[in-house]
Amino acid sequence: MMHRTLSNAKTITNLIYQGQSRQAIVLFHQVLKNGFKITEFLLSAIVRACGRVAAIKEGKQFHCMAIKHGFNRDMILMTSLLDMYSKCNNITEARLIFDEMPQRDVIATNSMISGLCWSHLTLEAIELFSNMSRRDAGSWNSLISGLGHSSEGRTGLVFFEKMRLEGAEVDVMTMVSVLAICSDLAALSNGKQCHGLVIKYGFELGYLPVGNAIIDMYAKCGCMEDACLCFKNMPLKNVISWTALITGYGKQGRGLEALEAFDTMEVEGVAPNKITFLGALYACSHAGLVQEGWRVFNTMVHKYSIAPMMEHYTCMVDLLARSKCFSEAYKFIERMPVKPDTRLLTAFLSSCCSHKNLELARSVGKKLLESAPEEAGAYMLLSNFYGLVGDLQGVAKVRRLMLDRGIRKEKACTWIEINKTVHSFQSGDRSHPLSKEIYNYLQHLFKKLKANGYVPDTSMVMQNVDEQTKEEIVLGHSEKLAIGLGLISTPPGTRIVIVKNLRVCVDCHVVTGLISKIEGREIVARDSNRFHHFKDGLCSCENHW
DNA sequence: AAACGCTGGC
Repeated sequence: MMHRTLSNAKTITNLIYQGQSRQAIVLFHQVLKNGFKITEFLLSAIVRACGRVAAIKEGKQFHCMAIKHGFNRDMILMTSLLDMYSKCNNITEARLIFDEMPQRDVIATNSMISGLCWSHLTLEAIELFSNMSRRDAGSWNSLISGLGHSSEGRTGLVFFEKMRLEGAEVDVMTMVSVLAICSDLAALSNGKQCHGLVIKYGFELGYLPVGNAIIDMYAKCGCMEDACLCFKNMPLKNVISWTALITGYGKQGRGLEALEAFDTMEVEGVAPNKITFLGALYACSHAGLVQEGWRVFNTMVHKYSIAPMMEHYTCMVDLLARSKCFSEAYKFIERMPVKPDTRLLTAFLSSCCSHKNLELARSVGKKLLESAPEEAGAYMLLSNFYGLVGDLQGVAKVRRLMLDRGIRKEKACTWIEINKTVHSFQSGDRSHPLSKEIYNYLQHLFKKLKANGYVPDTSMVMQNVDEQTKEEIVLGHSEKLAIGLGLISTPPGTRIVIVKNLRVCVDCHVVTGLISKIEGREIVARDSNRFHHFKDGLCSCENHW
């Protein structure tokens, strides 16, 4: 009996160690029925496994068990439980455990900080962090990376600066977290500084995540050549390194190079996974490579026996519909073994609208409405569609639905870095010191463009106002304001780089192209989907958004 | 013997 107990415990911990959390939980339940003796050690391990796979129901059972066995004064087990709850999105219960712990050490507090950030309670996280009497590298890292995951990367960078000023020990995990924030923000100068620090500390060898984060940072800042160089210099690469490279090429619209990298990866014996395939498929989609996309999809299913996720289906529909293969896309959806979700329908509708396939758009739009999407983007698209076909009642209906369902549009925001200072703009923003000059420039530009046949596309304006006001709204879009600032505050001929949190708008896309020609400037715009390189009036995306 | 913070896709 004693022997069996020991070997069962060993099997369970081995399963957890190998990342087989589900199987470990199942086995744990089985051995419990055989009068298995529970220890706080094993309970802690299994609770951690629950957190990994978000098994809140099982996690709660183990919490009860812990109380029944009188383990509730065990700090380590309680830390596992609070961490499990926060990973299962139950921050209230996590906080309750934390507050009721007889004593809390650094690790318990770090875990709480991390949990608070992931629930977007960043002010509480910062407060807890500030009140700590003793902090370790993990405390800083929990806060910095947590801020990054909570869309507060700028604040994360501020804390990184503070960390260095205070002389706190910076480790590999700090660098990986900060680099990930730089990728997110396309903050090239911060990213380069991090790269320098990594070399200075000697972190670049022996720990793959650092090199991977550097590749991704350069790729997401639009510097593919630097990303490539770092990639080539890595003594060891894994599937994540390759995926970062492939995705980077894809987002630049360099689909063929992405596929070339994919082939080389296979030749070098690295097996692609689901995420690699997503990257390769999006690379095809962004470049309009339909045949290649099919090949990639079939390779995934037949050669690697990977079952497609909804995201893969969405990507295929996106690829087909963007290339006007509507009936092929429709057939593809019908043959899917699962029901299309909101995101897939949104992607489909988006292409129907941009190619003005109104009949199909109507039927897809109807399905989309029935699926009650959570994302504001779907409603914006639907509203645009009804506007496009002149169905004002439809527009009103969509707007009412948004109100009823409590869905708010995410605020558009564009930023630009000039001399290491970041200037951020919202739509209609007048808070910038050079605001007057920016608007003056844009108004002049609009006049000039209109005289040459440009007609502002105001179809995306949701407010019920007259055409003149709509044009003013479109003129004040955050992309245009950021570009305007770039133009008036950098020497002629300088390349302009802007970053937007959402997809770039149709009108801004047209106008940016025209500006690039008139002003003789190269303009790079990174939106939430991909890069747009504008030069001489043309965009690298060739309208494959 | 057990606990926190890190890299690739939406």
